[in-house]
Amino acid sequence: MKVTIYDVAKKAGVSIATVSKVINNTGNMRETTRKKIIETIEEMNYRPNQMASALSGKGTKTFGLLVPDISNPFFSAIARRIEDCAYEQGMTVIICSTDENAEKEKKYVDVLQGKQVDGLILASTFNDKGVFHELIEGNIPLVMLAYDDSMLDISNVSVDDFKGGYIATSHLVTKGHHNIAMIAENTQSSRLRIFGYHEAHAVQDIPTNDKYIFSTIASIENGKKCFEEIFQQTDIDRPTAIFACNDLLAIGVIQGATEKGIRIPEDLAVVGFDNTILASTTVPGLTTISQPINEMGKKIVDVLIEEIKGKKDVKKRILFNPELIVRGTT
Amino acid sequence: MKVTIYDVAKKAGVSIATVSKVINNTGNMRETTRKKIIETIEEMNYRPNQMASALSGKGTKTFGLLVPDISNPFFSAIARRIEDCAYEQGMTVIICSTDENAEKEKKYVDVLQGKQVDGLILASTFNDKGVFHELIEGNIPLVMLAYDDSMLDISNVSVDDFKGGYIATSHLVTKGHHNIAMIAENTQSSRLRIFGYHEAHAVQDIPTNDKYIFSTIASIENGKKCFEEIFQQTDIDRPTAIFACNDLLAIGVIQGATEKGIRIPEDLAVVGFDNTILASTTVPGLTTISQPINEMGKKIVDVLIEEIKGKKDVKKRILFNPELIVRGTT
DNA sequence: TTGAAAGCGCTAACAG
DNA sequence: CTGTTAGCGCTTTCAA
Repeated sequence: MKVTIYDVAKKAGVSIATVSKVINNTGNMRETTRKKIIETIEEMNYRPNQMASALSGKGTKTFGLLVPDISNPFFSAIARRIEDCAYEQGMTVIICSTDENAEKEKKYVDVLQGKQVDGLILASTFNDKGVFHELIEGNIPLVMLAYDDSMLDISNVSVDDFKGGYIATSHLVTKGHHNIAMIAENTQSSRLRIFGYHEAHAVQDIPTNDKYIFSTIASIENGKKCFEEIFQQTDIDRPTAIFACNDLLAIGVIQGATEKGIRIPEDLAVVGFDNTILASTTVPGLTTISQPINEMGKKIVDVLIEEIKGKKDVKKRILFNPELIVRGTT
Repeated sequence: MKVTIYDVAKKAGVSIATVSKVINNTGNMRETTRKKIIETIEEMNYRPNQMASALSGKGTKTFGLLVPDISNPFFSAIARRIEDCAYEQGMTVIICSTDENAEKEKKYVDVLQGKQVDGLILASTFNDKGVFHELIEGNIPLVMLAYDDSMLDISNVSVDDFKGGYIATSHLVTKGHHNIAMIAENTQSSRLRIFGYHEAHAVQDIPTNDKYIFSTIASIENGKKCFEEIFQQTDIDRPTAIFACNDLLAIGVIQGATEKGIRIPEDLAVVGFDNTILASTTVPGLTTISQPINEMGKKIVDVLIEEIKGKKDVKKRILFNPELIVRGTT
């Protein structure tokens, strides 16, 4: 049988209250009893049951982290950072991959609430806003990653997507490209990056055409497919550059182009987004926009912990600076 | 305030016992009361507190997954698969990155036990065997990934590392390489892969020299460093091929070699292990050994669930077949 | 078919 | 300084 606080108390010849006090480092007591209890705990290899302590008011010391896909290098990198920061605070992370699928999003949020997580980090899209409102009403501490929607009163940490889209596109424009295709996702970040794309054209008086903007879901496979689609278009001039809204898609483009004998960057320039590990291992290296993953991950858990501590009213919206990393594809 | 089973019971005009029965789909009752209760649950948006149900005997419906590093593509890929399979069983996964660090391993295992996880999946090395014994004594259902130690009476799912090392090395030998360096890790899998490396030499009557075997920790950076070290050795002939025990290290080697103007595969052949997403995005593509990640992930949770259900005695040891994926680096 | 009540292991007043 | 006790929200036997 599992050893409980009663077993420890009995063996140490004290009451459970006293044991509880040493576990939680609260209250005062004779140094000898404290020592005695600590010894007994070690001896019996006692480990407090967190369920019980959670039930009686303490938190669960666990976060929920919803991401589209933990096997996407960007999300696994930031998850790692979040996990580390949480670990330092004695917290643990339940990771949930949603595939941006509304049903899974809802299900996971429900399950996580049932598990009484102390806070939620949402990096999935939630096109169904209903879930947010439920969460807000439920008063669950939460912070969004990469989803800066000013309509929602939720703390948010993200990279400045508008600026990211802008500098990626400007870089291409500066290199002389006027027919730039963009591969986006159906997410808020992508929408902002698209605005940046337009803005970069606008400041140079270059017209844009929505036919150059494509949409898909993040994966190398889809990037490749999308590339093929782009090069089959007959109603637009063939683009000389492609701005993909993440590295996975950019790499799909590179693979598709390579298969067709299109040279990169000579015949086609490519820019990605995220600066994942993949961007540095392709040849040529992928020009991309980097997000300060470590800073962002840290900030996310800091903000979440503030929320948990009850500074409920000061919803924060924090923007990090994206940075252009020039490599071989441009 | 959170709505509890009492609130539901009161509003539905029944006792909590009855509500509990409909939640858990146990016992019988008049169809009308069941319907009434279900309605009330929906109306009040009631979500059972899992802590309470865990406390009173039901499991926590959560697994712990210890990996060296979730941002390593191999582990994030298998974690994704494990998460999906767990999801299908209504379970959730707490992911912990240990960096193969004994202290973190111990700490995480303790925390996870405190959280009363229903089972543990261990993909970290645990050079300190003490933790295992504690776990075994604690009678925690557990299965190891990629750590087939016949000394330990623990269920295990892994790829046949010996065979993997063997076919990787044989491939190189067949290509005419006689001076093959190996970069390993200080893990059980690596040790088995080293045996395979020796065996592949032995069957061809090619002598081996332990000076060709290097050891480090998985990362691109370390792969590069290790490569540089290898090429500074003066007491051995310079190797014409390197077998790295995972893709990260292999890519480090490629990067190091490229920087030094060493051509791949002409001057140096490279083989990796894992067939991660990285192996297909480098140029030239990385020849590597693939592990059937999807099958393995599925098997792991199947076995774990069996353990949980109490088939405690039939510890399983399951080996999957590795496969050589030939790409451009050999 | 339904409900009362005794836990599950711990925390936090409150009392001594 | 230490112990008693009433919950926390749910499950489960046992009666009714």
